[in-house]
Formats: sequence, structure tokens, C-alpha cells
Amino acid sequence: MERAKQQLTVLRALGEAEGPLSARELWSRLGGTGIGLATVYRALRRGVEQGTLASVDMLGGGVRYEPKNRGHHHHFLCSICNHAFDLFGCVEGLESLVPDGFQMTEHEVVLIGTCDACAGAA
Amino acid sequence: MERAKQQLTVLRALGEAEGPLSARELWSRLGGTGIGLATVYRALRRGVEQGTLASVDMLGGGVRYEPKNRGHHHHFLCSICNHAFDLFGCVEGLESLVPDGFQMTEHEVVLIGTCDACAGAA
DNA sequence: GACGAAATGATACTCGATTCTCAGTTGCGG
DNA sequence: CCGCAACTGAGAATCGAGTATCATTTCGTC
Repeated sequence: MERAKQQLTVLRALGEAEGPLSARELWSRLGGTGIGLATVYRALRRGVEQGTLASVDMLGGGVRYEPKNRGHHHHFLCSICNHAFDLFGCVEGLESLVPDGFQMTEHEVVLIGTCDACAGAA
Repeated sequence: MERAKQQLTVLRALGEAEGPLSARELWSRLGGTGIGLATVYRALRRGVEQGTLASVDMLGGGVRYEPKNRGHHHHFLCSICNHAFDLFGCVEGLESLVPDGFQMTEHEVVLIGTCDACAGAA
């Protein structure tokens, strides 16, 4: 087994995902490669420190990670398979929700439902 | 100390909150009443089972609870004090974000920033 | 080919959130 | 007043996520 490249393998797998992945999801996608969970966490932490990864605190179980080069977008969470998918585009009119005296700096939009595969399998 | 009414006390405190509370937040609001954390959890679990409470899985640390009689609304999360506040109103155009083959059943909108008190104290 | 720094995988560990256990209390019907 | 069932608070137990440890392996350099 090659070493010193495991973190790259981890980050590449994350880059190929269709949405943000949790550390464990990412780890299970690497199943069979012999990469340890600790290495996955190390790669993720380093990625966040270096600014190449963003950690996304989402509904449906803990923190997920995704590359930072995807621009502003939101997520779709499948309530069946519990997978998260990237969405493109954004919404308008958020400012009107902000109460007086409050200052909005960010926003999160999460759509929940059934994904392509799960809806088809139903 | 009266007994058999502790759970009502817990639920009343939750009803008076300005937004969803976590079990611990709720517990600390009851500080001094001698109510145990276990009782808070019991009241919350029972409320959810009976359908009077909704559990809200939000950013910023774990599950929060709120009464179900507040209708559809969203939340504002203060990044300083980490408190959640109810917002009124909703947004349009969410459907256009849903990819082909996906089916949206719910949505969550969370605005992040600084709340009234924290913005004023800055 | 040898050496030191860095990386790796397995696992023990920490930490916080939630649930369980249990002995003591309370309300209520009789 | 008696007994019982439900409730309660404190702390132990459990669970999952993430981190630290450590012996081993690999890379780059010489």
C-alpha cells in the first residue's frame, strides 16, 4: 500500500461526490482501500485548515465536508437514504425575514424529500 | 416541591421561549426550580411522542424543541450567543431548485448572523 | 543502502448528549 | 391511613463523533 498519498485519495473521493459527505460516509466510500478512519479525519481537518474544504453543518446527522470550489449553493437531503446532494441556484427574499435589529451574514437552505434513486425505487 | 407537575412546568417554559430550545437550554432556564435534566428529557420525549412538540434538527449544535402550534416558520441563528429565534414568513422559488427526479416534501431555511442583543452589545 | 521526518492504521480515549436505573416521593382511590 | 402506580432527581451507563497515541511504514535526501 502506498503511503503519503492516502490523504490525496481521500480528497479526490470527496471531490468526486455529488454532494457533501460526512467523515464516515467518505470513509465507507473508500472501503477496501485500507485507509483508516483516522486518516480520513486528518485529511478533512487539514483541508479545512488550508481552506480547500468547507465543513457544512447540516440537518440529518452531523458535519459534512465538501470542496470549497463549488461556489454558493444549497443542498437537498434525502430522507430515505440520508444522502446530501448539491443544488444550484439560490433564493430571493431572505432579507425580508430578518427582524429589526438582527443582522444576517449567511444563510442555509435545505430541501428535504426523496432523491432520484429512492423515488424511483419506491 | 410539588411533583407530577414538573413536566408541565417544563413544557410551559418551552412555550414561552422566543425560539426552539435544546434540552440543556431549557434546563438552564429552569435553574433553581430543582427540576432534573432527566425530567426535561422525559417531558420533551413525551411531547414529541404525543405530537405537541416538534424536534428541530438545526445547525449550531444538536436538536432543539419547540411547540407544534406555531405554524410554518423558519429560524435565525445567532453566531455569537448561539441562540435560535423564530422567524415569520417564508420564501418563494424553492421548487425551481429541485433537480429532475427529486421530490421535495419539506424545506428548512436558517439565517445566520447576529441577534438584536449581540449586535447591540458589539 | 541508511537515516530522519512525516504519514498511516488500529485502537484507546475523551467529550457531550441522551437514556437508564433506582430509591425515595407524591397523588389518589379505597 | 394504606397501597399502588406514576413521577422525580441524581448519578451511572450508554452511545456516537471526533481525537490522541503509538508502533510501523514510506518518502526524500544523502
